[in-house]
Amino acid sequence: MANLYVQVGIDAPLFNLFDYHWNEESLGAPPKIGTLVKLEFGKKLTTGIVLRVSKTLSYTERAGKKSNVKDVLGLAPIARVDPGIMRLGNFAAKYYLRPIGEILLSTIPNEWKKPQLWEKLTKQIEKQQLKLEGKKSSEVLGQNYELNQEQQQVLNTLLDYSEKKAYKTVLLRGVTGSGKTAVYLNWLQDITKGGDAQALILVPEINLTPQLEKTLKKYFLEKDLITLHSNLTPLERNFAWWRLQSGHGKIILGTRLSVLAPIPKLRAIVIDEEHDQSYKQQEGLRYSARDLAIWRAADLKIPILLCSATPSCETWLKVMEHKIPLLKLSHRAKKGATTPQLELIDLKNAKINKQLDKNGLTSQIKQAIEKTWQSGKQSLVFVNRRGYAPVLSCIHCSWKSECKKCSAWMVVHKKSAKQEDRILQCHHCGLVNWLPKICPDCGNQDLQMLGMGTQKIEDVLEELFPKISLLRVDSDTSKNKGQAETLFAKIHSGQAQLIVGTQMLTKGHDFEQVEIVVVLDADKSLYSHDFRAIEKMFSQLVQVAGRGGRGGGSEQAKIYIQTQFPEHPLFWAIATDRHEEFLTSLVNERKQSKLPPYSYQAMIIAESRSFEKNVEVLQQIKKEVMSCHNQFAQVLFYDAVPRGIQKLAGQERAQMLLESADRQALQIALEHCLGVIEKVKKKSRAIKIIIDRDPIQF
DNA sequence: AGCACGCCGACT
DNA sequence: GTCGGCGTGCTC
Repeated sequence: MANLYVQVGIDAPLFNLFDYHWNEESLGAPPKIGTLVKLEFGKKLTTGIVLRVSKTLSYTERAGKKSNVKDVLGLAPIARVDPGIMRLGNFAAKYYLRPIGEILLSTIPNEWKKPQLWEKLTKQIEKQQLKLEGKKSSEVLGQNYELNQEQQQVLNTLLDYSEKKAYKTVLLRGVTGSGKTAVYLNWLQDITKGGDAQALILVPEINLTPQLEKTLKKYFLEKDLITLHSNLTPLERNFAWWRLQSGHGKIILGTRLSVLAPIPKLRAIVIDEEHDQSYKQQEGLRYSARDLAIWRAADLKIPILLCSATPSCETWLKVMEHKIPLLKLSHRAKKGATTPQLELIDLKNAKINKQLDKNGLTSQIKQAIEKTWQSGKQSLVFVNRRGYAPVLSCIHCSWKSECKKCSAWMVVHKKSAKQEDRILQCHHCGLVNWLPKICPDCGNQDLQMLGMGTQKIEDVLEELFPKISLLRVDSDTSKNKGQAETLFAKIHSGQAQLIVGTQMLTKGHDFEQVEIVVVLDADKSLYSHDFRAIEKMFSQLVQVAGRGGRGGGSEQAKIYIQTQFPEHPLFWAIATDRHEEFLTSLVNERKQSKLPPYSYQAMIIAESRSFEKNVEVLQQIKKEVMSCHNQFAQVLFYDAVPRGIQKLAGQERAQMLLESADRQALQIALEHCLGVIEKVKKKSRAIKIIIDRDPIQF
């Protein structure tokens, strides 16, 4: 028999494929593209993916070196990667400039990638499957849930789209509490009823998504649901993955990594909170799950629904250009639920009128909290900073609590109620120090804590309102599994009357008893260097505001924002409920300044011990790429500059932005950059170079 | 990425 | 004298 070779991709940042010999007799099957195989790679046993099949070796052995082509050792007990995922992977590899093997293997759970474990896993999984099948499906599927007229209309339109069985991106803009979820669950129920059609729901990294999961179980049988997120135990993850690749499940609910999951009969995709920045992976493979999902839908010719109360500028531009239809839910679904009214508190006036206390709280806010408590309702105070105080500083010299490893301040944290039990913590690298009693520079004892985090606000409010039961919700109080659940349960039951928290509070929870929402630090986004800061703050404010007035109580729900700039259009938009106009104005500003979505960006990031070296390498990339190809006039190469946080965990970081109105021109420029980067990497491994396409972090 | 090989500093 | 740091090279 003639020799047969396969070229496989490996789960490593290596762009070349590797030749292996395919012994059809011992493997018992002919090679197919997408087959997952057991290999020895270097000294390690690992899983590779067959990407090409040929009768000859593709790589030329170097003279004098003996042939070292190894045999494929076996077939994985996992289904072959289907052609749809293959196309998606190829696109992602090209667009994000990463090796295809790394992309295709990145979604497979680590344990499934270890051939040594295959036997053990298969046994485990069979047991799990029996357990699942044995479960009595006692759940009665209430013929979905009642929809109001507006919801029903949107549903009808969606059904029209899905019946056409064609690609279609649709935006559903629903005000908070308008029942978007009910609409799309009804839609998916229709699409998946009977037959074997499947649907994917992508959600941001909401803590565990318990609420949505609970709701899903009212619409679908448990055996038809597959959930994928980072909080699963290895067994849960391995089982969920196995069910997916073997074609189980009607509804797949997952976070961004699910966009690459094998779903052979995928017929519709929903992206909940489409604007959410957590769809963009910030490390490793830096892809946008939203963008890939849209690509996947287009490729599979299926509808994709984007949901948000505050769509991203990227999506909103498509609506403005009539490229995608806009469906609206403008009313809160619950009877009697009110849209919260905005009360802006002008901090400048408050200061003049001496209504501002030493902690920066105005009398108006304190009165509102008191009044809300007396009426038996809850107040929610939103601060976007965890810890006690953002920085410690010496009054006499200029010492500040800077992290040794990062260019960032270490944050004062309380470890317990005791005054002396405090630490300094870096939120970027995690470094922890005891709080110094005296200034490390001048020895003075007058150290001052500047600014307020959630812990400080908690203390202040506790002192002001000793009778009100208070709860703090931030990532420090909900580190462990289940802790967040407990906290949220306390809010739902009314056990907590005053809640202080970070944006964790803004996501996906219906708090029926919340009457007022207070936002203390909205201003810092108004003078941020991040051009998306306003957009982000807008969506956060709409989200927090949406927490109030859901229950349909008698009083008008209110949102209080303390600000130095009450005249800012952002607040005007929220106060007058002109969300769409505001989005349009944001998009138009982007047009004026030629920013995304009117231009495409990519960031090249260099990390090493030496900042100068980073800049040097970036400038070298720029110089080489620009000199060898003068057609890059359409691509703007900015100069290398320090990254937002220049030093992180001891590594110096520099970045260089590439920008173009022409996506294709940027693509070609980046491919040339990648060539130089690979060359540089070979020379020195002390420097790490990353390409971040469509960056959102600067 | 992971792993081996290889050459210089502080330890039993 | 050795253990172990991480610089460099390679993986079909």
